[in-house]
Amino acid sequence: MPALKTSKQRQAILHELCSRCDHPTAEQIYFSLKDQHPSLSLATVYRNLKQLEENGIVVRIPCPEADRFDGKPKEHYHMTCLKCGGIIDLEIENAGQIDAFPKAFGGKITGHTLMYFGYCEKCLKESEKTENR
Amino acid sequence: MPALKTSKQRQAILHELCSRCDHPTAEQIYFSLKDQHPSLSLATVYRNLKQLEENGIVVRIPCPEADRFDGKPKEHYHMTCLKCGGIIDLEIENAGQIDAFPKAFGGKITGHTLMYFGYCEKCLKESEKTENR
DNA sequence: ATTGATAGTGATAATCATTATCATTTAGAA
DNA sequence: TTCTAAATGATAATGATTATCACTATCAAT
Repeated sequence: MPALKTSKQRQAILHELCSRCDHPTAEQIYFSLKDQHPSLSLATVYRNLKQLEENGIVVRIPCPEADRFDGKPKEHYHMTCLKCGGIIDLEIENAGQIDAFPKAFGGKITGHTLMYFGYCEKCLKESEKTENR
Repeated sequence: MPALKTSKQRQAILHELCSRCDHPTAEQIYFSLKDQHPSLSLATVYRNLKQLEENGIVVRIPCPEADRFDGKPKEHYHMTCLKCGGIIDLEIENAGQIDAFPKAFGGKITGHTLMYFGYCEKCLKESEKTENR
């Protein structure tokens, strides 16, 4: 990973993501910033979200329609609707248990997955090698 | 959801998925079946995986590169590498705890998400309405 | 403050997983 | 058997994400 330099755009993107409670897509962030940063490019939003993710600063929530992002990596109780693709925050019974079940939820749960993000051993070693050049 | 009819193709797809331990993509399943089912179409694989998912028979693992599928919905300890996109099965310390941490893992974990799949209240009611027609 | 190396940006073209379409075939209840 | 809805194969379309490239900004070293 190359060293990060600060940029107005990255600061704005991170600030926008952290100041809102939904789980916006790259495009939603882009349009939210368009007024204050008219020259901002959508590609820049995608690039920066990817970098921030790789540095563990934000969490990507892979979704069928378009990936969503979470600027508060501590909250991890989401459910995604297989039909409309919406992301919903859930309150959990027996919080802390893998098989905890969402309470007061009118929908229907058909499955769940605990997914870790990071770097596998091989890729980690490769990037370390690259750093030390 | 319309009533399911049996088909050679769907049976083959489900059998292939359930008989292997990796987490293949739609395309990987397609190529694995191509020999025995030369006329199989990639679109059919996508269609059937989507149906099987909607019926809770298989689990989709949304991934940046291409979604992967799991035919054994009971195993849910995965990690995805942010670089190579690979899915790895993990052994978990304190299994059952949300904050369980993978052991004997040489890579680096930067985040995790517990994701539920299913139908939100709105979509569930809509599909019930449709069923009763 | 100037310079040089490298990271970042904006614009846009390219990629590629997934879905839609449609004519034809098949499953299964009547 | 016959009818209706579902399934298929082929292929075009979609759309999120990435690559490219010329130019600009950052920042450590001088």
